[in-house]
Amino acid sequence: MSVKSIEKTLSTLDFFISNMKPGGLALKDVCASLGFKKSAAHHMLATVCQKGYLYQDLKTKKYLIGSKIKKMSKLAILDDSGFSDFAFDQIKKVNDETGEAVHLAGFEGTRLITLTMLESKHPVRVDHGFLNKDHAFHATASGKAILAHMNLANQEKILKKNRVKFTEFTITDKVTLLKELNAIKKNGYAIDDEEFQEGVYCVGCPVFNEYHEPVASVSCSSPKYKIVRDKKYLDKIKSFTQQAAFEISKYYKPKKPIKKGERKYAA
Amino acid sequence: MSVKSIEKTLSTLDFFISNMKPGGLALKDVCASLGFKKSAAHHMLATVCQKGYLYQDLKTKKYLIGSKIKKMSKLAILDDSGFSDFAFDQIKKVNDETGEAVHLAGFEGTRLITLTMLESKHPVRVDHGFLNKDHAFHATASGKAILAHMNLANQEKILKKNRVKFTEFTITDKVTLLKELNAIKKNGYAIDDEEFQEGVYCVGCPVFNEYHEPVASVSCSSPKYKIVRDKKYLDKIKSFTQQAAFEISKYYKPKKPIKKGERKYAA
DNA sequence: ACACAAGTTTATCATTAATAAACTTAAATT
DNA sequence: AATTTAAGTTTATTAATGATAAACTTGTGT
Repeated sequence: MSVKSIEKTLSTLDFFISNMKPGGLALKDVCASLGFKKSAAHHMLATVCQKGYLYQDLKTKKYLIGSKIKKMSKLAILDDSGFSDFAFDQIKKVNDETGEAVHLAGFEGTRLITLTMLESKHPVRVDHGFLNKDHAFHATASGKAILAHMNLANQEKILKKNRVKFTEFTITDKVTLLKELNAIKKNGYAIDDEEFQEGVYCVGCPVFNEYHEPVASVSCSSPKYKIVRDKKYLDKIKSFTQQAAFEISKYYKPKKPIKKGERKYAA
Repeated sequence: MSVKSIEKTLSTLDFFISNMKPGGLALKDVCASLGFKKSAAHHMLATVCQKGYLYQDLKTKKYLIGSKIKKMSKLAILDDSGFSDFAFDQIKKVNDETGEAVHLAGFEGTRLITLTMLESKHPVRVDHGFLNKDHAFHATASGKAILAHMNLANQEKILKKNRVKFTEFTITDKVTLLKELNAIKKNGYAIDDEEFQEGVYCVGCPVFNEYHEPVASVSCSSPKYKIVRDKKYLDKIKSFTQQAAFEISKYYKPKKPIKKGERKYAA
């Protein structure tokens, strides 16, 4: 069960974050965009302002991003972006070599999230800005690559959540999915054959941490017709993606500190 | 009127931002600290997770800061920290010369906020980490310094909000406050004589933008006994604070772009 | 000076969020 | 391994709360 007033509030914050305009946003803009009644929206915004997440300009009455949100942005806790930074060069390489869109995905709980992405360089391209993969663990190469290598308990938890049908090819049947995941684990890579977006074909490879747990994945998306036309193209994408995921996994290689008495140089 | 479920939710986010621990926070921690019933808190957190502001670790069940909040930190919209950066050197100077705690305050709507602060260097010091001045426009030197120079409409809007009594010296009567503000406007500086915290005496001076509107203030806090003991000490604090506020105001001096046909150098 | 638009406040009502209690799950103790 | 305890989750119920509409205020543009 979810709490509707909270949903609305957080959707509103989302809206402010991605639609902010120089002078701020007016009550009517919020209502118009999110379909709220103005009195309700007013009550809500008043509360959000009271907590300092937004504030209202005294003169224009428009709403602006408040100090609470600004402060959040300065907190170091939030950042484990070291990983994304480390991974960037590898992602870049796949993008350079294939010219196709490349994604680095991670996850938080049952949610698949995009950490970094590079867009396609081809004129005919898979174009999907910042893909929101929130509920697409089961329907993407990146999601399946991670999922396949998870322990069964976690797999279960994720698959229990709604398996939305995005296209006619999306696998929603649990048994079929589990078989697919087994195959992926064996192969070392996952395929998304128009399961998330029509006409889009992806290859995804898992990134492991030091304990060999899957923590992320690299995926490369291409228009499907290219894959069909030229069998070797898939092999190329596959090998670059695989290589990148392998390299990125090294981020978690234990960086041995030199212990007392330990030999600093090879004997 | 405020919406209670929203208040609770945002208080919870506040709590996560300032009390985050390495492995995340457990449901019971949140309930214990904020006084929530566990079923209610669970529903709330589920919703917040669903929106990606937090997430729950699959194994430990603990809640962690989610990607939505992390993404905020990467958005340029949030930052007009240029001002604080510019002001820092001046604040520093006051801190160096007096050794006392110095604050740079701004405001958002009817809310007074701390932008930057430097702590006292003295052994006996006014120590108040990151002061939350949210409702203290009327009771602080920084607040009154700004308030005094605002137009009457805005003054009115701020004074309409609750004028909390922090100490026995807090001025809560509106008429008295307005007189005080007039005096401040004349003098060019504001005094807080134990009106916010007992034993603490502050001097605050307004920072103006290019249109001579008050946008911030510099304040310097000292234990009151020092002020009482040595009259000259107050003068010293006053002059450094005033000077800093004056210098910081230069941030808003119009940086004239050189227009076509305009003389580049003085004739 | 007027009309219109945007924002605010209020009182009422239906919905919703809080509750308590039952139920899972997992870890700690014997 | 069995039992106990603690933490988290789910459910059905009810009282409280958030949504509503309508009246009101404020301010802007004509």
